[in-house]
Amino acid sequence: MRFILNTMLSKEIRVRFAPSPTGPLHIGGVRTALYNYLFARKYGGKMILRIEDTDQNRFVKGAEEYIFESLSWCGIQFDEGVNEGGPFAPYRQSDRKSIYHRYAMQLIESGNSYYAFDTPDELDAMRKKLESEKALNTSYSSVSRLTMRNSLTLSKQEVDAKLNSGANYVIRFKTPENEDIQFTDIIRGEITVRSSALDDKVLFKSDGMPTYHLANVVDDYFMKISHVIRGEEWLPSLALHVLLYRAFGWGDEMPKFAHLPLILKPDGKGKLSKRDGDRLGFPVFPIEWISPENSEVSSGFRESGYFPEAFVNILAFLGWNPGTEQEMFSMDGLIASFSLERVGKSGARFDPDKAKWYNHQYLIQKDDSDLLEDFRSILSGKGIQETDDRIAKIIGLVKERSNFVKDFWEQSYFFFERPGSYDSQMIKKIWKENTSEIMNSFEKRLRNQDDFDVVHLDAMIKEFTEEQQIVMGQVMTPMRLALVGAAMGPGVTTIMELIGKDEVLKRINRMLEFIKTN
RNA sequence: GGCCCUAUCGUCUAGUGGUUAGGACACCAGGUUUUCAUCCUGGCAACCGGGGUUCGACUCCCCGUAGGGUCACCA
Repeated sequence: MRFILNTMLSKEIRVRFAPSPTGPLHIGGVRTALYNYLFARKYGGKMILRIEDTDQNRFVKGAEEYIFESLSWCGIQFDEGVNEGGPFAPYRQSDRKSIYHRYAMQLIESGNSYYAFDTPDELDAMRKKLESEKALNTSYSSVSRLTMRNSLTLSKQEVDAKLNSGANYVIRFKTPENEDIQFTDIIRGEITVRSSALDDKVLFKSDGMPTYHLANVVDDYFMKISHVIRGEEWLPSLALHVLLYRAFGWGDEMPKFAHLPLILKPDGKGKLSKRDGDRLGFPVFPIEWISPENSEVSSGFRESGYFPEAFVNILAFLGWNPGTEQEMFSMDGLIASFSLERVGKSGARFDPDKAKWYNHQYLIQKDDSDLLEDFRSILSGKGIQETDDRIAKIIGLVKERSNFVKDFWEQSYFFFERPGSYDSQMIKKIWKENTSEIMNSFEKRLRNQDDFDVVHLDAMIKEFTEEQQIVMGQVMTPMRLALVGAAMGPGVTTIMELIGKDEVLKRINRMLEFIKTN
């Protein structure tokens, strides 16, 4: 027991989220960040944000800021990172440029990598040739490298001459020829890959920057990352990464790996993309993104009206579940319950309906006063000014029939303005030949009604229907039509109380006029 | 195509050799609500196929099939 405790304590949990600032962060990326965060918090570890911007060509202005803002909106916080600083700064790979060359060189010296001088055309020709020969491995590999221009085939003099003349070169990993590479993934278990299936990946590019593979391994090692939790798309390169750790002599300190399943599109095949969101009408990004290149807008969950806590809850359940029947989880609840062992192996389709349901749950459990500001700004946009008290009251009446704050208006417009039209289906159904007569006498009766609140109105209407020998519906339904214009909304007397006697009388007469002239 | 991963209701999933295969979303029906929504009750609906292993497989193994990922001087 003591031993177990010690080994657990001996290595601090340190995880990182390492996005590339090439555009908006897809919800799959946000979920990866979330799982890392939950894992770190659960075990009292550190959460690190590292920016992987080793591809200068793909740099997109504003993408970094977008990432910060998105994660911050979700409530995902970092202990170390580009903004937070930390003992292993800098945390932006472009600022760590000088480190990588050194380790690429170390690999050359140890015989684990080599210089290659092939031009893109030559690489292309090689691939075509191998394909035409129906070769098993058509890539730059342990067999094809011997036919190419590199420090394995060229003499030392030739190589030095090229290097000194400033010729373009890359550094490639010298993949072992025939070796079974075995490793463990926390989510998937034991995996074995034959090294002959691998290619000699470029580790260091001719522009002086490392590729992902090199930078990632070097940084994770020096930043003392204990667990690499990332998307499944990285699984195929895990064998290479394992080989790299070993080549550096860091095999014993290699982090543990967990590859998360992908988020799939709601219908059809494949992983979720921006196009699916546009096509099916739901966001695929946490917050709105406007492309600096073509001004194209990608809608965000935030702008669509999702609460961050709902969004986080939705994301957490896409691939993970607590094993109980509880579905509503706050961030703290998630931290307490989360474990990588309960992350599923298969891809999860995003379900927009369930996402709405989640938001609805959060909406109805919020206090009316917490929703007030959001709704007031919608009302202000329509030129409507109201007291806090009245807005809160109306919110209380309509939130159960809404999924988002933005739904409030269409559920409550009749509190602020007269109905713009009357549901013709409903008129046909409920407006009998004596209805206008009933409404006329009800209108007269209403004029003498001084206590205009639900309790008194209910009593009055009951009395009225008894007098007239009619049923409730014969006055309530036409009243609803007059007040709302449709078969929806809170109780009729509740609406009456809130809009007041004068307005109620006006709406009744307007309705009667409409019936007469149509 | 090579390599790797995956496979329970339409969707998200529980399930770790013996269960009437459970829950949630969606859908349908009934009830409550004078309406709509909420809510309550009920219903529909699943172990990809074939072989093994076993007294017994959704569960373990193998082979198919299907889906996904990946094969860049991108991450």
